Amino acid sequence: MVTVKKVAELANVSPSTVSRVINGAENVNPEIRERVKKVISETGYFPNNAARSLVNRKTGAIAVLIRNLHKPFFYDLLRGMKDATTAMHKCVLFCNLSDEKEERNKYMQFLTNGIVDSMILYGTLYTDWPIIENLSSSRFPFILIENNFDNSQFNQILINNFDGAMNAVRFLAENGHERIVLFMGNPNKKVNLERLNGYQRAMTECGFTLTPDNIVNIFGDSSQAFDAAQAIMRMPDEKRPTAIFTTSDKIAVQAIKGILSLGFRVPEDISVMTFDSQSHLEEEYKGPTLTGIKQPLYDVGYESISAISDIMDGKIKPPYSRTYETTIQKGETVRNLNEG
Amino acid sequence: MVTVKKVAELANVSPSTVSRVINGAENVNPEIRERVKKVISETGYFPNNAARSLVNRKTGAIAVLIRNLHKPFFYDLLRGMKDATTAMHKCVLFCNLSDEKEERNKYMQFLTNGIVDSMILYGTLYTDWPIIENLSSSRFPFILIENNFDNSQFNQILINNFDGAMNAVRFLAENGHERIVLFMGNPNKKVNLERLNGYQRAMTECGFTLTPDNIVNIFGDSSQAFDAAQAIMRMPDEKRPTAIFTTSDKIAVQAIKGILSLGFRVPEDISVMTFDSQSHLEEEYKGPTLTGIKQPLYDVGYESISAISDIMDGKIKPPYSRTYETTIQKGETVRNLNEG
DNA sequence: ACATCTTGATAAATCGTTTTCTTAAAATAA
DNA sequence: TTATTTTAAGAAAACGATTTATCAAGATGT
Repeated sequence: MVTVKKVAELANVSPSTVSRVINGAENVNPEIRERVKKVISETGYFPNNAARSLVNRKTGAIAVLIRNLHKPFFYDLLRGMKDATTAMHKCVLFCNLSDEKEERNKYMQFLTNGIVDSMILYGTLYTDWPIIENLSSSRFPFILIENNFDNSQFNQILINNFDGAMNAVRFLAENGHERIVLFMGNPNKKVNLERLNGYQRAMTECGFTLTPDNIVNIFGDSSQAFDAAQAIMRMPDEKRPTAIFTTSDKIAVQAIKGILSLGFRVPEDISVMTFDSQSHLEEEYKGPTLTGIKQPLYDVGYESISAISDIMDGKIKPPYSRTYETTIQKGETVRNLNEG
Repeated sequence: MVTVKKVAELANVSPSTVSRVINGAENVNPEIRERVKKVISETGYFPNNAARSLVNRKTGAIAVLIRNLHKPFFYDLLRGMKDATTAMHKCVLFCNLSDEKEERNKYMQFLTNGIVDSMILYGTLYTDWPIIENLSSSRFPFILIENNFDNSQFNQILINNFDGAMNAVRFLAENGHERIVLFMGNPNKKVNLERLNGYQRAMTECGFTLTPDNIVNIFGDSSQAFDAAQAIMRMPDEKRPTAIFTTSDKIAVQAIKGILSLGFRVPEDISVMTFDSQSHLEEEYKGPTLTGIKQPLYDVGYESISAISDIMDGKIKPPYSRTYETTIQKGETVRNLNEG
């Protein structure tokens, strides 16, 4: 293996000088600098990261931790991160955050002890608290994206789920809908609670009736939405909601399948609006393109890399927090009741 | 920061003893071992990877390098890798292989110098040769999945594209098709050439006519397949092929869109068979579910992690090579001409 | 009772860098 | 010319682990 020592030897200088050349220090004779550079390129020398990281406690690398990294849901997020990575010339390592506690801890310890010097964590759950606590108390720099905690101390990138949900209801209202039910996913995820709150606020703001019946819990498997949607379609016309708002694509897709299975049509017989709007990623879904609230995941991904870089460079001083707004993505699943 | 030195101090032993306890050496008094362990857990000590990697030139981590990691195509591959990772208790880092040469080299140097000690590379192209050459000559352990080289020296996992393509043609033949054209993708990818060869072999084996017209080049954007399919549908009935075999889903989807755009139907008017069969991942595709050749990507992903681990542990001695067979996935795009 | 062999622990060297401390030489000031 | 400052390079000490060589004490054999 070619080391700094060997390079020094070949160039007839001391290791310190080689190091200075590599790190671009000022005080080195141009002639010697060239000689060293030549030897470096001839030998194909590259400094060992372990040694480097050991002495200056920096690697320059960033770890991105995501639970179920393989899911197509992360397409845009990863794409954004990828583009930022090349733009910022950073080394980014993508890691799958395991559900197994033991595994997860080992992974974190591995990464934080000499591999990377900052982290981005997507969608941390309540159960991830020990990890966050650990990072935080050891002053390891990190950014959370859509986390489950309420702590303004942390660097975080958020999505305005509350306003997003409100806008969904308002959009339905503009299209003449008043009887709108919510298909609500896992309440252990903060994002779902925020969407619930937004829904409730908008409903009262619009002056629509809001009873417990308006909220259908889909807390387990998303296939519950199939049955729940069927139940709704079996209601008498005058009582039946004219629109369903769901907290996720998975739920929306199941709901639509339930509706279609009884011979009803979307949006002719009932409208469906979703949060996420990436239905093309749902396997085997052939129904109408979903209308829904779209999260700017590409931007979020890009910004996360950019922000953590800036934090590391001292250009941003923590705590850093940024909230992204959602947009409405028009598909084919919402009927305008005002027209004919 | 709590180091081995501090732990030693607190436990009233030497650093060497602490090291022995951590690495489970035999010759240490049970009483002292417990004392050290207690201090370790109390202080939350974790050995520094950089230091460790420096001295024993091992990190135990594996890097997975994929071009365009974010693409949903890798869903099953990553899922397999993920499951293997937890099963084998390994640290796996997923990396996006940049198209930019500079970027890519930096990345490789970073990873190979103290971060990971083995690698899995998916779908390396001819242009990646310098990377492979480099790894190979420095004896860095790696496995290639579906690479573009013909070198039995390398550890590799392959998919039997040749037989897969043959089986596709045979399947079409069984369903009464004789006039089968191939929509052939980028010839710079070895997999496509293999599929082409399999197609040709099966065609002659079946005794079907095989003229240059039978092979339609879709070398640029897959949207070329749209026009090509239209051209085929405009042919007179007696000359028109009864089936199209495509080397990828992207091409198949575009071809079907072209067919449908002229008012024809699939598979009533023409059959389509694909290689990959993950059409659900194609954005905005609402056509019939594709019939095609399915690659066992989950298994390949799982095996890759397992194999590189075994290689590192000396359980497998290089060069290691394994070829996976494909299966036929029946969808709705192939019509049986023998029936009615 | 003396020599030999185990055990269990330590001291010190090492891994490949960076950086601080020195020092010799060159440049400037008096 | 001599004294002082600046500059460029080398020597040596970290960084945090592991490991080899070393050594003392206790166990065993004669």
